[in-house]
Amino acid sequence: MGQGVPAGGRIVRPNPIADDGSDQKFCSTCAFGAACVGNGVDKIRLSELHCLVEHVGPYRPGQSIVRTGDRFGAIFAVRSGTVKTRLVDLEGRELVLGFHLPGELIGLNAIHAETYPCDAVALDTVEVCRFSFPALATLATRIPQVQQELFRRLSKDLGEANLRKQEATADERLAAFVLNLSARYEARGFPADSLHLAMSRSDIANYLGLAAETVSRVLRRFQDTGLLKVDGRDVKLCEVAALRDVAKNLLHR
Amino acid sequence: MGQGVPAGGRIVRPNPIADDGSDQKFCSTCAFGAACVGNGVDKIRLSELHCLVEHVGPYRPGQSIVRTGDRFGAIFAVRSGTVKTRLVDLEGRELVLGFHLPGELIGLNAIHAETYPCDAVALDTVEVCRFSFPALATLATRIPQVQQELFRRLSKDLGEANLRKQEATADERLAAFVLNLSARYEARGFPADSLHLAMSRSDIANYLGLAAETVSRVLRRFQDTGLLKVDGRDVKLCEVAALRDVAKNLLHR
DNA sequence: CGCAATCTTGAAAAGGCTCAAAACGGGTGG
DNA sequence: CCACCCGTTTTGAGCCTTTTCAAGATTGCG
Repeated sequence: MGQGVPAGGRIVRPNPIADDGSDQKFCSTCAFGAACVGNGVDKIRLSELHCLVEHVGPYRPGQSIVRTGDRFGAIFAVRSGTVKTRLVDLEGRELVLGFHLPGELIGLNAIHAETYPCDAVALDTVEVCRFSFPALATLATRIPQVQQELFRRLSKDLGEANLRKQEATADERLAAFVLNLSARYEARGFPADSLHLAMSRSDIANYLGLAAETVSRVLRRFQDTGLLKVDGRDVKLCEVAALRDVAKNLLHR
Repeated sequence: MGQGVPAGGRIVRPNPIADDGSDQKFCSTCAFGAACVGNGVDKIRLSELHCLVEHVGPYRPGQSIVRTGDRFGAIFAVRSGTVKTRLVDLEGRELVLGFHLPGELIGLNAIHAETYPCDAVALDTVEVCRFSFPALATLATRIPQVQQELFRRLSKDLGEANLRKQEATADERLAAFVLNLSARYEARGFPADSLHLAMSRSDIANYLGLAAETVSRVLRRFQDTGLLKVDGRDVKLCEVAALRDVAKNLLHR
């Protein structure tokens, strides 16, 4: 556990709320600890991060982790399950911004307005780590690696958000989507060729800027041509090379 | 000018290269100084920023400020002119990521890979401020407001990048584009109802995910219906309320 | 077992793209 | 000063991918 340590005239103290009495649940034992906090921070200092993390959940499918307009106070790392971020406009139409797997962060886009600009909704059973942002920012001034890791995460998300705007056919989008999910699961130690979609067809469609019917049709065609094996929300990648070829315009840039 | 000041065991010294001998060109006299470095940093500490800024340019139309793959070492603030960021894929097709007006930052998306992920090209005569990123990051650990401002900028860009993915008709896109440019110019003290486009129709089209012909046609129609007065690259906003109405699905969310 | 939500499938409509060509505008050189 | 040339912009017409609308099939769950 971290002790109170002087930091630019401030004192960072262990957060009794965060320290929920179950040390073994902390990130050192979390399957996604490394992915979550990055590799730049050495083990000893990592314990200081633990002092400001708070485990929250489980959330049930459909429950909100944050809501649009909520006051920004923390960023969240997904521990388990899948989280959808989305906007709902005045007419009730939804815009799906992204899907977040374990180890990925939510709330970085809220720093600016000091208000969450979108909902974060659990798609299945979800547990998260809550990082108080003021505390994290203070820690970042003391530990350059923490600052750097935050900059890096923001920068990475920014770059990826920018890339998502390129126009492409429905086939390209779906192939890239499946490959992207596969790669993200694989990076977390799950099999790369077999994945379960936590989100509905219409969520996928909305995220990719397509109609739900189109998603259905393309998936069907991918199955007919042997690229995928689709069984409801279970997807098996059969011809990864061929998928990559379909998605090539969206991948190597 | 800033003196060397201890900072977490490091010394930050005035950068002789940055201090190009023309104090009056520094941001305190720069028209966009306030917009550029933000309002969180008080005047005295702002002088420390000056020690690590370097004025670069002018660049002529078509010249690159950074190229894809260049080693990341600095972020840039546009001082004058308009900068286009873009990707060029293997087949030579261009993808326009954004346009940057004076006061806006370039290069934040390069922190992650430590390599610029896109080209930044001058559309007209462009001058920029160069901020060494390592120096800026070090300063950020000493001055929380600088850190906060960087987080905020990244967060803002991230949020805006996410919004740009929503699908919309050509009319909605164009109307929103013109209104967005207008608002950005206005925030910098330029007239809001009369603007000059530094970019070509095909750049606009590419940025908005449309064909150049479509941009031309929609602009024509906007002119015919009295929303705009278009003369080449000079655009006059005649019916702002009506434009807002056309773009409403892309604005208030 | 039956309802409700999700997913699939088919046929028709539409918005924007492609291709092609003409108009325009701004430099350059005679 | 004018003719010419190049790149950009505009305009037209047909086409194509995806959407929409409308049913029907599945699935999960009370």
